[in-house]
Amino acid sequence: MESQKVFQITHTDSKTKARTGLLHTKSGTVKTPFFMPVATKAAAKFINTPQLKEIGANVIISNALILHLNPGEKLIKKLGGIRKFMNFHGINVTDSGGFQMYSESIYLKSNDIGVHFKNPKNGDKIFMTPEKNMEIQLAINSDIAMCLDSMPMYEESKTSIKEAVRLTTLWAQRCKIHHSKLQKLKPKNRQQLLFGITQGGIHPDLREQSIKDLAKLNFDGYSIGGFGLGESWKEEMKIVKLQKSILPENKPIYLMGIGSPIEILEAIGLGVDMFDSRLPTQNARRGTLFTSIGPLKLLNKKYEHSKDPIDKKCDCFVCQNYTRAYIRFLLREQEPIGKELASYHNLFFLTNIIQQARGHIKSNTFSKFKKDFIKSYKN
RNA sequence: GCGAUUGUAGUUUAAUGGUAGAACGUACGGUUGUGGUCCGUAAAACGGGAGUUCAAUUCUCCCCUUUCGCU
Repeated sequence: MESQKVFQITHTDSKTKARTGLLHTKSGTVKTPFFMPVATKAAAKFINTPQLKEIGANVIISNALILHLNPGEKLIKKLGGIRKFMNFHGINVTDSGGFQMYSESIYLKSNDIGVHFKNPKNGDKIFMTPEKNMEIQLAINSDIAMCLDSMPMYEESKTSIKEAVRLTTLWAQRCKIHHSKLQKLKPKNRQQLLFGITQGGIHPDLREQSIKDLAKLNFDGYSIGGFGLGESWKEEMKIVKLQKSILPENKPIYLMGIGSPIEILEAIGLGVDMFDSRLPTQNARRGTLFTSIGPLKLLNKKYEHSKDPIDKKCDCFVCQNYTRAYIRFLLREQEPIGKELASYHNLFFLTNIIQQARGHIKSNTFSKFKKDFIKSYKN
């Protein structure tokens, strides 16, 4: 009953596992599948909130740990929560910051109780527990919170990945209990949603254990974590398929950190509903642009004189108004407006592909759409 | 004209009587729950000539060159 309210499947493709749905949050409803631009520090780099709206990005994800360090959740709460703080009136998701544990500059050590981090700005040592993390995300007042997880590196031994799975599950239980307690008094339609995160690298047995234990906790949705770290996307899809086969159909599934168009379409075909990644914006700033025939390295000399738009088939504001030569010039000159135009295009491209995918799922032509896309998109 | 001074990748520079390093720029590659403008690889230089020396980018001389001063 309760979970039906959070997520409704509106259509399932006749040939694949792809589905369209509606995800209901306290700030509104969004169509799935969708892609979230990352706005770690309450800002999508080089893209402002009206532009996000124009692009069609209805959901963004920021980072609770990073915001905790600066400016602090107290300030965000005082200023009306993340929604008002950054004036983004779509749906706000927060990541716990578990992912940052793999960053050498910030991680110290972890144990059953929590994680020791240091603030690289001033060296302050911080001890983060699942409970504390839930309080931070609630103070930020995002619409969807993520559990604090322990993310192993791709190259770590199976033993240490197994330990990460154990911690992730332990912390997920504590996140769930504390999160429920914190918002007990709020009416159901004002409550923040909470997603669990699975780990286990590319090991099917660890992934299976991880997802089975998490499923018992009845989260609002489930995230597949720990990918985009070096594994091939075929290894990744095998795990996605496995996790999908275990999870209940009526829960939204979020593949964390994945942003390449083909990977996203493959995952949609397996029934994944949500994505986020720094890839579109980071690549844009560094000169790799999405096009319908594959990534375009705009900084290459051959585009110096090109009067073409980034992508001839793209309807975005940038492609309607600017040449490759101009944007290349701006990027080479480190002009911020170049990063802005490039980021705008990449986010539009990805958002648009997924919007098209939704249409094709509804008309049961997703399979052909995906096949055609992959055929012309050369990596 | 005289005196001093300078000359090393495209640019700014380092070191050295025995394999000339770097930064920026250039070319190409990478990039996936972002600490902004990141990371990697490659191509690329001793102003010209003569002499001393086993060996000269390095020492000596001449020419050219840079900059400064004096007539």
